[in-house]
Amino acid sequence: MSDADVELPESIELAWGLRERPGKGPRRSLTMRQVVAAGIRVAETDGLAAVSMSRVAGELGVATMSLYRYVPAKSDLLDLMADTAYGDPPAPRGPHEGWRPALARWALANVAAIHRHPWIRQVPIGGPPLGPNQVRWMEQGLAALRGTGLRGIERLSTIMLVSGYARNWATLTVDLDEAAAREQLDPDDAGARYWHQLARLTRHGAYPAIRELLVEGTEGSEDEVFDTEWEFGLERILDGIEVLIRGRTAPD
Amino acid sequence: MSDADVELPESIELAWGLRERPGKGPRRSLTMRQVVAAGIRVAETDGLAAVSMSRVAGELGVATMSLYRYVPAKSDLLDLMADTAYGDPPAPRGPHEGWRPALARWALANVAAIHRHPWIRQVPIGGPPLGPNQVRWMEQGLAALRGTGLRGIERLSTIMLVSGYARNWATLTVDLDEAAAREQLDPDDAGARYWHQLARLTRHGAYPAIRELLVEGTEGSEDEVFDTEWEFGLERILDGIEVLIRGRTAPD
DNA sequence: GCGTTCTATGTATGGCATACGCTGTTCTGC
DNA sequence: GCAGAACAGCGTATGCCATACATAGAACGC
Repeated sequence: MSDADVELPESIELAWGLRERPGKGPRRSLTMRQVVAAGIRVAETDGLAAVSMSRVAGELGVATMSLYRYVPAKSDLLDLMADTAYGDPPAPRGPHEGWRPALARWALANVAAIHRHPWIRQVPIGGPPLGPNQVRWMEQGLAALRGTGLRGIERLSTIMLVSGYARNWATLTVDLDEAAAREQLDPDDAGARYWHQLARLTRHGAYPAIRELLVEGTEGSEDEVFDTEWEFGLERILDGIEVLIRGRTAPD
Repeated sequence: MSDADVELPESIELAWGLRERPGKGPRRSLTMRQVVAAGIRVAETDGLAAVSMSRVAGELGVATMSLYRYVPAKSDLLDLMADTAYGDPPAPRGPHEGWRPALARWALANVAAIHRHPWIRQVPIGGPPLGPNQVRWMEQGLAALRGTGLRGIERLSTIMLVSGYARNWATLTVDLDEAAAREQLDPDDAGARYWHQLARLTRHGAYPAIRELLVEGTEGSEDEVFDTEWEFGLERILDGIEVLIRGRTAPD
């Protein structure tokens, strides 16, 4: 089966620049990149909820329906925005860099991308990665695991595990920060309030494990806790991968 | 600081039944539970996108605006729906059950809940868990880790790591299945098509790690691959936790 | 029996994505 | 140099949506 006749979704062809310009009609007054950039500008300023076709069109000084000459539907615009916002993947694994630091760098870059463009987390995932930047991130993630003895599908599962963790963690922290900001609260105070709320709700009833946790306390500022929690989860995952790799390298 | 005067969000008080009935005016014709149940019915039948206030009201034979006597806003309705749909947490860790099988059961129950009510994954997370079922799930997750030597915050981070993985994985599989169904494709074919699409896009350009993966192939039916991938990620995480616990139990 | 307080609901506001069709521009083929 | 096809931009219309606000009437305390 030849690869040439594999059909690609319209928005993917758009993103990779595989659509030839028609040539016939009047000159286009915009480019797809401009439309995507305008969408990003709106999301950056007022959040993803503010990204409506009419708002983006307004940003470009153009009628709402004109955008549909550049993008098949709003969901495609969002996909293109997300792919663009992820930007370049981190530097590839260096010649003397182990898989573990390389993968840790890749994971942190995932978090940084979402923290840089918090609206990304709200873009609905529309299938496996096919956008140009998504594919380049995938390439760098897989590259970090070359020569580890992991099978292909295991390398794939590994980077999905790591990027999923990064996405979850970034989403969680951004959600909490935004919720605190919405109530004009310090993130630290919001965290403390949560523990008080949980304590009140579990005062009556059988929640021994939660009460044990509350008694023990969760000292430290939110910032410290957040960094520590990120490291904690990442180290657990990397340790787990290392167990497998060691088992592979030194055959039983 | 006393717990008694901690303010709780209105929807949380609603969910825990902490709101006293007013008593004065006309009898209410519905209960909050009925409203939530109607919302779930709609989501179950036609997906979360079909859950509009008017649709839910119609389901109950009531005017749209009547719902706002039972629920402060749509987002609260969605939160309540999700908490209800999660239902009972899995059985608590048995007296002779190790932390690892208990946590694995808990993780799988998370996946099962989302597979049972796929729309749950689309309900925006509105902060840390405070709903009655969410708190009970939290309790069981933490309980699985009692006596492991992990610190309180570590137990918390651990269950967040595991539930995050479960949620990611369940979301991914449901998304892929729904995308395939939308195009009336067999999930296996949709998977195969993805690899062909990726192969075509990476034909030109520097994607050595991806091409290595493609050459090696990803044999096996989607079902097999999915189950294997779930196990793979979970075992990595549990292995990583085990490394830490062993280090704690046997002091250096 | 009366005032208060609550329920249910009708209406209105200000959004939203996008289907469709019209007008006028630009290029191709002759 | 010109006819006609193909296309860009956009006005209009449809059918949604959440929810603010005001009103009418029901149930209760007194």
